Amino acid sequence: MTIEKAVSLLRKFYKQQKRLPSYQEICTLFGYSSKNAAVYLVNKLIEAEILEKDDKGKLLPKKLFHIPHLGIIKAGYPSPAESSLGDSIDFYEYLLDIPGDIFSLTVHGDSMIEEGIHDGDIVIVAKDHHPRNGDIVAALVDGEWTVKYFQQKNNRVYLIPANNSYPIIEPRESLSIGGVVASVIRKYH
Amino acid sequence: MTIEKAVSLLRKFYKQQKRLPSYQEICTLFGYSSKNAAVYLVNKLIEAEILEKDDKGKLLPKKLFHIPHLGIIKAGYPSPAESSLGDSIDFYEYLLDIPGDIFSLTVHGDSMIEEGIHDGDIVIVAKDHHPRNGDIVAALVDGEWTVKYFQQKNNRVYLIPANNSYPIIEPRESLSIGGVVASVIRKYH
DNA sequence: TCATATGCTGAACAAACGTACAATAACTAT
DNA sequence: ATAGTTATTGTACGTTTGTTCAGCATATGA
Repeated sequence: MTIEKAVSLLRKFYKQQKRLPSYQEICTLFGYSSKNAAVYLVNKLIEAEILEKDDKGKLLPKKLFHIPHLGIIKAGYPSPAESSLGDSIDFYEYLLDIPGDIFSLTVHGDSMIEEGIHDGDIVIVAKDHHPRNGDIVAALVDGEWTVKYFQQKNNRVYLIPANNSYPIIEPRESLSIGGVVASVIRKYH
Repeated sequence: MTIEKAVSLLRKFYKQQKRLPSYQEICTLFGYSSKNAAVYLVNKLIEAEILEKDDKGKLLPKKLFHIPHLGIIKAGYPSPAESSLGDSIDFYEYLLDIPGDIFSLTVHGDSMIEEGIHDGDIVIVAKDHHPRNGDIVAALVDGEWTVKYFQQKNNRVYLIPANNSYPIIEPRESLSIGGVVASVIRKYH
């Protein structure tokens, strides 16, 4: 049983069950007939930093789902993927480490295209009703939702698109800030 | 103990421990002195679809980390957040449901800006060495990494930027396709 | 060829775990 | 006021869990 195969099986189990298997379940999963074989394997995985044990001795994933981050590349001209090789990122933590309540929206249209928010992108919004100038906000203007830059001047609020062909919005009746856009997620295919 | 507070405490525990607490740990966590109080609470959470039990009776998160998806909004002009309210997304599944090996890169520069890939964005790349025309690829050109559109014509490969001020790259010596960009992730602040 | 490390089997055990049942306190609705 | 539901306590029990020890077969290296 190689580490690679073990990682693959553990990922599969974790994705289905949303938890790590017990030693007994590892036996079933890996075809062992002795629990101690599982203990042996787990120790190797702990050494490899795939798994770890918490203070109570319970098993938990360490880098099981980390994605190797190959570094920074210039999209302008080719450049060496700057160092930091061997690093890895837990995207769940990376993305959702946002304080407070969050919700998401799918964006349609191209009014924020110069900000790199395209049709079909999902934005993650942190509920925060006191945005600062320049923040990208999800706002409820006159009863309808929109995503725009937030700008406050002389006690008046302007919602500014990132696309010249759209007008700046000045809320007439009511304005409710849903929150500040914390992340943008795009998926291809 | 309200459901909201329970969810918040469970999320905190799960983030730290990467697993759900046992009934005993729920007692400590919620200040109960009887395990049965924990059972009671858990049953409510199962009814609310926050948690669920698998076929073996083990507790696992169902919608504990789902982010409410408020629907589709027009970024052009304000429009009603089209239905689908009450829906929710598991972003871990959403993002990383990519077959095969993946790795990530941080992009510098603005050569893909018209594709909405900005300086500082992270791209998730699926290792796939046979991209189709139009795919965004991470490629190793003459020993250095770059992110560009992939275009193959008459047996020649072109790497095309999404920015007019940059030239089309024709690999001279060698070209190695690292993979196809599957997602783009941006984080503000 | 012999010693050692590696990978696994099998069994034993205390602690922790989930489940169940009976009882009580607090809140709601009528 | 009273009946019923909701929220919690306390206890008991069989099962599963992680751990440990002894042993054996197969590779590995000197």
